[in-house]
Amino acid sequence: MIFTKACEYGIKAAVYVAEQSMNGYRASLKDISKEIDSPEAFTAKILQTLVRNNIIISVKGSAGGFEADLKKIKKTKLIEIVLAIDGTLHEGRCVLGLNKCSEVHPCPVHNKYKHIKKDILTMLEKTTLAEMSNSVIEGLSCLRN
Amino acid sequence: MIFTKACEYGIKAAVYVAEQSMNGYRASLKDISKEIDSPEAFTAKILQTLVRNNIIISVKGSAGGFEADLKKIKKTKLIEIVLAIDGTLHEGRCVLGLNKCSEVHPCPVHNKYKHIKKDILTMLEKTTLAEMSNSVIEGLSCLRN
DNA sequence: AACTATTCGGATATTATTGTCCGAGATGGT
DNA sequence: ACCATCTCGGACAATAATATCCGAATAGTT
Repeated sequence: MIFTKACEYGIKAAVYVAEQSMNGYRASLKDISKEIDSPEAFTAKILQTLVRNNIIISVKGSAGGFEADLKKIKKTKLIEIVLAIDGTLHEGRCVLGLNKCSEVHPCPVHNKYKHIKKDILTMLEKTTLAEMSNSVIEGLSCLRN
Repeated sequence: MIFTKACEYGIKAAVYVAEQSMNGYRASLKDISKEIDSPEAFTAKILQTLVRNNIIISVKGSAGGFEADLKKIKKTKLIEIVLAIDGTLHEGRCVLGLNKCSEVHPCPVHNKYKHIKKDILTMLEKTTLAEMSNSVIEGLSCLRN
């Protein structure tokens, strides 16, 4: 599992909020958890985290909900969402958990895994929220079954 | 985290046992957990699992410990160790947790992740226990800091 | 036969993750 | 002013992962 469950929900929620914002709508917690098929209360917690980390915006009160700034959406990278939710990138860690795994002191899997790790990092750093939302808007991908 | 903690310990333990067997020694639980820097009791559980799954052999009683068949070592793949310990391959799962994520019904990360997933699977299927143990024996890699 | 070193297996404990509940505060509408 | 509908935030609960403990069984040694 590259993402924790919280992260999975967080990414899907962010994509949905961005998608709605692109279409001029604001998304409520109820909508979001329905659309991404996630537990409502738990999703609320994750959304709060995304708000605190300035990835999305919350609007309180009646007719409130969550939005995303259109310019921000284009700049927000997947890695920022992961860091906001998990606090840390567990891809930084050695696959076998060695404290000082490195080129000069590698674990038995290091050399086989380093390319994979690099690819994962690249994906996290390059993929934008806009990219993901667009693919959903265009019907090229979906957020639930 | 591609591997669970139990898996990390299991892989390192298997590599150490194989290494010792290649050198004609039997490894005790105490040795193993010292050499791979893991909690003894927890490691014992994991070793039992590896034994039950025929990846290593246990010898009870005084002067007992764990061994690995030399021919078996060459055939044992990383993926077998992971499956023995985790029971399931969580790389099979969709990165965003969709039940039916596929080429025709992809999640927003599917296309970017599928190559990575394939590479991970290839690594797990191709890497042998012998390969890892040899790299440790040759001083090319290590099991602890 | 007794002693010691070891694995085995079940019960239990701890910690992290995931998930729920509910009251408080905010906001728009009537 | 009141009400309905939201988010916020803290406390709590459930589950899963990680870790420990201990008595039993096994086998070599004396």
